[in-house]
Amino acid sequence: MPQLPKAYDPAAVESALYEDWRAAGLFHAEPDDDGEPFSIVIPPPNVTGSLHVGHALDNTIQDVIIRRARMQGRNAVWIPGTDHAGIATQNVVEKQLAAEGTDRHALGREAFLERVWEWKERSGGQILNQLEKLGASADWDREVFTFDGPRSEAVREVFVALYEQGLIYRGERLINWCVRCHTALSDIEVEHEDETGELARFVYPLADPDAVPAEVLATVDDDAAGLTRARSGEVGIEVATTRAETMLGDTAIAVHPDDERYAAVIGLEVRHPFQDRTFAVVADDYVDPDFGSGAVKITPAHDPNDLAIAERHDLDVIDIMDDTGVLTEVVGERFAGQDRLVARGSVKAALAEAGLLLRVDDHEHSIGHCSRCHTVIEPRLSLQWFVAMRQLADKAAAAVRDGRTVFVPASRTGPFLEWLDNLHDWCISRQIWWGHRIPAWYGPEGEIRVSRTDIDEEGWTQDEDVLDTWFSSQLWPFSVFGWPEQTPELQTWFPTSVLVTGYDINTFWVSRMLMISLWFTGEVPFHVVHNHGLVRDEHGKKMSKSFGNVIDPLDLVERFGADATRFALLRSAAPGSDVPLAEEWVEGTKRFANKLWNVGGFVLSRMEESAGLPGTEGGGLPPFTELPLEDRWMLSRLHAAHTAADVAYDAYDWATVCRTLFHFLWDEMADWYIEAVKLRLYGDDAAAAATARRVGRFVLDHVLRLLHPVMPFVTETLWRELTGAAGGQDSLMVADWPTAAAEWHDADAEADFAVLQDLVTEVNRFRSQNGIPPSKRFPLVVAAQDQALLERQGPLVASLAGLSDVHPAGSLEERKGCTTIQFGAGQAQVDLTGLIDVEAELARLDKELTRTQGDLQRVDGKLANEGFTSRAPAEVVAKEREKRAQAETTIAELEERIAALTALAG
RNA sequence: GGGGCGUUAGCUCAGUUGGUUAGAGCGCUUGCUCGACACGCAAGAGGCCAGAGGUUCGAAUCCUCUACGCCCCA
Repeated sequence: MPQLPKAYDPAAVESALYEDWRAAGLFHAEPDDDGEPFSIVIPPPNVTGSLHVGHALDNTIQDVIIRRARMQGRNAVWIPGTDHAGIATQNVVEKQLAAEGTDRHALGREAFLERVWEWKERSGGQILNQLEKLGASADWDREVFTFDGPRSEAVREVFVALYEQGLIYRGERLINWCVRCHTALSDIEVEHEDETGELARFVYPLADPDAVPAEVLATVDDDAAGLTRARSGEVGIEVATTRAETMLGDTAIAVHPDDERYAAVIGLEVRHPFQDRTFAVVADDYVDPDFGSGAVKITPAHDPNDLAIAERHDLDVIDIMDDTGVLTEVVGERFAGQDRLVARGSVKAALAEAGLLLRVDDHEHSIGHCSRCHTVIEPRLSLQWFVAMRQLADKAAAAVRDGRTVFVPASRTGPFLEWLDNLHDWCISRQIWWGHRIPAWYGPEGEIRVSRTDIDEEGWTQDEDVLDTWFSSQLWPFSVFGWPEQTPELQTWFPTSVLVTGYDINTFWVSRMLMISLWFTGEVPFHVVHNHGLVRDEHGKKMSKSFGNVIDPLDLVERFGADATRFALLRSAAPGSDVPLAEEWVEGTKRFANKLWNVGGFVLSRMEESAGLPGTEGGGLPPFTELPLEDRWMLSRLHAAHTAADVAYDAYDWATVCRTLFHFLWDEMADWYIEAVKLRLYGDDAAAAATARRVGRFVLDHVLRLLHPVMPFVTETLWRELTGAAGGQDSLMVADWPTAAAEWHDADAEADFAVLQDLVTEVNRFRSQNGIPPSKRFPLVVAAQDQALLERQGPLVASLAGLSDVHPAGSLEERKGCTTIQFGAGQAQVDLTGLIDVEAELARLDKELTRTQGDLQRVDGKLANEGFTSRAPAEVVAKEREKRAQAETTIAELEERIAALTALAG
């Protein structure tokens, strides 16, 4: 008789089990393995990353999916790998250099890159090792890196091909510039946040007031008029800005063409107060006449809308800052050399000094920040490489619209398409060194050559910039399989089956994979995008270091075990919503693992395999119809749980998978079945006991399989004990996904067992309300609607309810000193003598009477409603009538009993 | 400003196509060393289903508006 330790100790089994799986090659797949191909590629975490709870959720889900697919006999592979994370990784190494008192420029490009590679080999990618602690069954033999050789080949191929097709171009465009990272960023690497800034209003004086018609000048003090007199005494046009320093690059004022206030000043020149130049007032419909003064200063080099206006009106474009955000000499001696944020203050001061500043108000507006370092982004005109997105996006949108790729939950589809339909060209060049260098060379005459092979010719130099990391990770679903080589892996596992990510990177990454994959392979990269929510704290707050509510998944694994951690994450992961998590909830799921452990322990120690049971070939079950009620009930419930779990698994509805299996194991199998089966196990009918053991072991085996994807360690440990599996290849991890036989569904068994459950529950309540200890046994006389059922199952009820005896009776006759317990399908009579205090029992009956009277009233209300009886479906009305009759009987009985008991007490 | 999602027990969430007395986990109260489990067992308290209106015999569920919260985009 195997004896498990009383409590499940995850630490004692997890690492050994994981090593056993790995050593047996169970994580590894080959293209020519048996089974229909099934593949997942990991969303590659940054090499700089360490495992946070979001990764834990994302990878647990992938592991659940891949483990189940494996058990279902698919040729399943899960490709792990990391992302070289250009800016983030370069930041890490640059910080180290700074600490050493040097920088990358002192080191030079080549030495710097060596240094980064060294760092990557030594401390990069630890996150993948951390995934092992969670039980991730990725194919570690196939680990790839976005910056390794084959992946770099793929990047170059794609860049050159897109260039040749005219979809990659170099041009001067307004881009988002991070002055700390010294690089351009794409639109989606900018995070907008609402902040309170300042709106400064000032006046651009007219260059030549004499050119203005006198009647216009005369209206200057009228608030409704377009002109404003500054404190300096000068007359001009009022403008407003949140970035005062940009006025140093202003090259126009724009007003709406229909704005009568300004009609007379269109075409006039204003004077720049700090620079020796003038510029014009132009008319453009873009201007909102109701915002501010209705006149807008135009800084084409530093604002996208202004640039558009500049292009329409052929305005000058003046870039006022350098790569670090410091103003250059073009702004004039007074402000040159100041950081743009410093200059904001000094420009305002200078305007005030010049008597041109009108006022400064607080202003709520949205400000872009670098998603890597949170520095305020500067829009800036700059020469960069771009991908023209329209054609690519249209293909992707078509694939989503016609369902070649579906989103789960489907509610993510709309926003995704909306984004695809409105996206701008993608800036892909980055002014850093760690990344795929742009394969473009510039010749002595300024010619450009984009080439698959390096150009090593006199006078030709390669572009200094590298590509956005997303440019390489967009190739991930096929580059991991060796594309552009037509490898067996690519042919077998591409397109991949499902991509699992948070919805927050649908735009960054999912969209680009879809676009580029369709463009180059003609296939969608994945058939399903499963979007889970973001992990938050127990109050739905984002986890952040500064807020101090971060939960470390490795700490959870250490304290509660990998299974409990996985289960806690998954049970909160309802489709379409974020995932709240608290440490104490993980403690709760650890209790579930322990419950499973003890259910297993019971089966193993009390339900040992019995040889030679008739009718059970191959370890199967005795014929279903010959099984006793509790076995049929258990199998029927197993069938229901299995079906519900399968549906939920297929729907990526992890919360329902968890809820269903939790409920089955704990509330049905442990609380009822195991208790019910004890009667046979400890009784003297050897054949009945043998059947119980066989069924019990069968049910445990089945539920361990269903739970394995979610809780791999505890299920595998128990399964090996149960089946005697040796481990290695002989493992639950690769056992067959179970099937539930349709014949197990048995509504009669469920209805009959429900009667017994109800009776047992009512006896328990009676006990509890009267303070009768569980150890106190007493006999019960039962009159049930189905008397035969009670005759058959009397001993089972006695066993479950801790009764000394159960006597079925046709009807109950009133006996002195007795009381009646009402249950759904009948009544039971208890002799109170020496058992309880009559007062307490009277109180109990009174409570029940009140409750039943309430029921009756509610039903009467319904039935009295003409509309209800005439319009509601007949069966609904009949049900209410029946309920009414039932309640009336019950009330009469209760009143009778109360009277009898009162007489007894009196 | 445009769009989307949400509001159910103290907390976090379920609640299928409208149909008994709205459920679970955690927390709380009470009792319990009954041959798996005190990481447990049994019982219990706790809800005007955000608010208002509408549709319907009947609404947590369908419709409209309001309030509050969150997210994405500009």
